[in-house]
Amino acid sequence: MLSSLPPREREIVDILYERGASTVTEIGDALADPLSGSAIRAMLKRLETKGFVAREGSERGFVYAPSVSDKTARKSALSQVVRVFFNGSATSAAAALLGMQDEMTGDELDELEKMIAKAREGRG
Amino acid sequence: MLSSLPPREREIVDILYERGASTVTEIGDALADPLSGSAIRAMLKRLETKGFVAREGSERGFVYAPSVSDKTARKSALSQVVRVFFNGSATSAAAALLGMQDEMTGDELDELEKMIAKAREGRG
DNA sequence: TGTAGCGTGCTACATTTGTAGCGCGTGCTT
DNA sequence: AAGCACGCGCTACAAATGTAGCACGCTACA
Repeated sequence: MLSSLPPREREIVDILYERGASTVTEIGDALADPLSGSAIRAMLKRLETKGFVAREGSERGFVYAPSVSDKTARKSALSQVVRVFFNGSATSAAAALLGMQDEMTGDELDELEKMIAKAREGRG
Repeated sequence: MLSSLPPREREIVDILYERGASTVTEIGDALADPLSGSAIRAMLKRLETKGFVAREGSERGFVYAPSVSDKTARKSALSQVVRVFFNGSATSAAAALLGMQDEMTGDELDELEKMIAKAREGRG
């Protein structure tokens, strides 16, 4: 579980999920507060040991990527939030998402409606 | 930000959000793996120092509660997930929620539809 | 061809976390 | 009043985390 990671390591995997596979330098840039390369590498090493990231030595240095699939991680993150903050109700969570209007266009609302219809079929 | 907390402390505030204000003993019970009372108290003390929890000495000992409002925490948690895992798209996140069907009843789907309609009005 | 620039690993070290033990005060209970 | 069960804070300490510095190898290129 991602939430079992210390803050800094967590921050780094987050970056990895957010921007996909990245090099140490890229991570450094993405990092809000600057951090020496070796520091980042140390983090990555630990993360690798713990099995959260994998590296794939390409040219121009190594590229790091999360080793847990986006899909799995997403689901787990969502469940976590739903459980902790929405009393286990995915609906409430979705409602809250709706509430963040500035983050949702009209088209997206349309799309969401379609999805609801689909979800209904999906259960009969 | 909650994500800046170490795992164990994070776990404890999560419990606090999940079940509301609690005593040390209650937290201990809620904790998946057992932990000495003094250990928990130490955590809480640090959390208090950092300003994440507040305690309200009632009878039968202290009661601890998150000092950041549920509302704020919720929003922040959601934004975080949306940014990291859904490329900033609240819609995608909502869709994923929909995908977790087992966590959503038919009635809840109805409710969600209403909310979408409402959200539409809310923007004109 | 030497020297400047990357990217790397290793080691070292300060700080923070994670956890337990001890001794105290309070209130019950016999 | 002696003994027990709680809940509390403090101290102590092992382990994990956060971070920097150093020396090395591989370009590129003046």
